Amino acid sequence: MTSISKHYSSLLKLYSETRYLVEVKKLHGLILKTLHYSNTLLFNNLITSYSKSNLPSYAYRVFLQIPCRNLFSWNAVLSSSAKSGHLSEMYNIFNSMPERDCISWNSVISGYASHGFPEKAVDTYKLMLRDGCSMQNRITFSTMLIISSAIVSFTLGIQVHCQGIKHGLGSHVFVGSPLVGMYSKAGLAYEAWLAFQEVKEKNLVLHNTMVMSFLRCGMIEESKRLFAGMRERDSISWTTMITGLTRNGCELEAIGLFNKMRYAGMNMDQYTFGSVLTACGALAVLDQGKQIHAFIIRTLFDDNVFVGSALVDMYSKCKSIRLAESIFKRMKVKNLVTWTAMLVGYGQNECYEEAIRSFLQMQRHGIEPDDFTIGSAISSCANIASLEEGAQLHCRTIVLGLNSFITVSNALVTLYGYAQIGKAKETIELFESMMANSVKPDGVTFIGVLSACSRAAMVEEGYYYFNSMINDHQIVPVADHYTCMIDLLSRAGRLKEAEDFIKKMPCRLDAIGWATLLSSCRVHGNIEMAKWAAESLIELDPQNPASYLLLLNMHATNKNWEEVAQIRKAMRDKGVRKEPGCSWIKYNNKVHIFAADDQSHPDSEKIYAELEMLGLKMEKEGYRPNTSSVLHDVSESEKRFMLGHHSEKLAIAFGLIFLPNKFPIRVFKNLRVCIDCHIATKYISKITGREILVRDAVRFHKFNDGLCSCGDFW
DNA sequence: GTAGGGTTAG
Repeated sequence: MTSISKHYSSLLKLYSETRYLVEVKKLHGLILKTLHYSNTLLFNNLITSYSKSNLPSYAYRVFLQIPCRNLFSWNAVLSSSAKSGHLSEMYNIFNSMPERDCISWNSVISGYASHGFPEKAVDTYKLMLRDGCSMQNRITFSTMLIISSAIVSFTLGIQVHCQGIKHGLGSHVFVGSPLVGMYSKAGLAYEAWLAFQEVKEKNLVLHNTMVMSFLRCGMIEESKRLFAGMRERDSISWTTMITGLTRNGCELEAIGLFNKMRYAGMNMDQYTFGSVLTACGALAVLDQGKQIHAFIIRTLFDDNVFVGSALVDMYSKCKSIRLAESIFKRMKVKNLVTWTAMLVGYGQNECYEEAIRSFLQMQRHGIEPDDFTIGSAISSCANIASLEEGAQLHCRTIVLGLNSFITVSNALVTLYGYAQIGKAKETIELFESMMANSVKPDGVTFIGVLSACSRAAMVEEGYYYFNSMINDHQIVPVADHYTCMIDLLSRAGRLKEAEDFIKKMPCRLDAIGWATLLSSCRVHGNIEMAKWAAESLIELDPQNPASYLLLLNMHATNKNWEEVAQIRKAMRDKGVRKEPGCSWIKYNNKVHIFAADDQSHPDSEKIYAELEMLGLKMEKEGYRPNTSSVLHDVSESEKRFMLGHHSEKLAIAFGLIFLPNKFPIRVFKNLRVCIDCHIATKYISKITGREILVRDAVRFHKFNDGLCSCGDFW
């Protein structure tokens, strides 16, 4: 009899470890038949087996079948409910126990802690101190120290450490390791080091903890030295180095270590792969990433949700959004991070509609967003000026209680700042309500606020917020803020002030800033300053055709054909080529691309007919072609003909024909929209009553009822 | 036999 039960015990252990569920159940049946309810040990083993196999209800049923329960039986079923997160069941079992030992208490504490109730874990610990102080052991201390660092409570951490010292376990590794971790998570590298040295019998785990702690605190050299001097290293030691180096911006070294591991044939897991893929993404090294991906497929780890998410992220950052998408679609298990990686990836690759769509899909799959995810989704709305969808997400953030996170606030300020000229007031209100709710603004917040001021020509307010950012919030302005200020001043026609501002700036104005100034020089007809801006722009970025074209455009407007010819020559000499202009529109999951005068589209005839008809209606409304943006010295009628078939007009006409009435028409263009197309689109939006959005290389224009959100400035 | 220390992603 004893030998049979020993045999059964070891079989149970084996089956549950190899997740051989069917066999566990068969044994269960056999035990019930043959052993006549007499062997408590075997029943206890069964509980553990079911618990390990993630079947807490089976474990509980076995517990009920035991005629003669002992403390082990209770502890086994208690731990089963604690591990599986059935916390009220756990609580009931714990309360019904005839006696409790240290293991019982520890189970409940870790049950609460690992299922999102650290406060309850702490309460239980306090009860444990009162009811059975002598019971605490090294596992209690280690669990409690981990909780202390998770809820960032030093008071608790130190109390627990003192208790550990009282029990003669103050310098035990089980206490020392989490203590080191706790200090380093709080950024206290020296205290972590002291706790490390305090431990007499140091082991591998403690060393790994210390290496990680150095890396967490940015002490790269120290971590390398400790790692190099370690007597033994396991795959966690190596992975720790890879993770930490990547976090500290030493991605190349991290990839180097990974390759060493690989050639040494070491064990690797999801942590290793996840970290090294992050490194590849940060460096945008697609080839390296693909090689590692191929290797991961051979290890069968590509099924893992962590690794899959890291792959999606890596491919997105390498600008291979379709590869990222195919990984994402094939993943069987997706969590919040997976979805977010995909959503952010779409945004990084300028697929804003897809980003928004995947956000909605994610919610339909029952996954609740956090501040990071919903912030990214709102940014995507901002990027295509989709104010309505953005505003709906704004409501969601309020319902979910996420609206006070800085990620969300910034996205909202951007949304209302960029979306529409009339929304400046809302942006400022939003900003002020952030202040009232003591949400701390950062540099990004002010970019949104300053853009809003600039769009609404609120120059004084812009000055006020710029100064307040520096003086009240101690934020050092960067190039983007200066660009906003230049935008603000030059839009309002205060070119002299803009010039003074540029001369007083501590850093150089960036290319976007110069381009902004150049644009407003064009609008306000200040050719002298335009030259200054254009020359600075060309100096900054001699190969960018945009700078030449802006100046060329201006001279063409003033009919300085000689200057135009000179600029063209300069471009030829320097090998700068104008990127051919094209516009595209998405319809039925397909992208329809148009070039100027393009007749290659299958529906070309319909499109040209539509334009013809629109042209007649527009002229009736008062539209006259603005030929100033034709940069060639040709006859007026030729100019008119060239203008009429610009790529954005073709794309808009396509949208008018094919997109359902209630949908806004979203057109994208690789270059800037020309003046004539801008005027024409305003008329089209008025005649057709459609909302038309044109996202050009620099900003977007939202046309509605004859007006454009850019306020005719771009 | 039951609780159990170290490394992950957006």
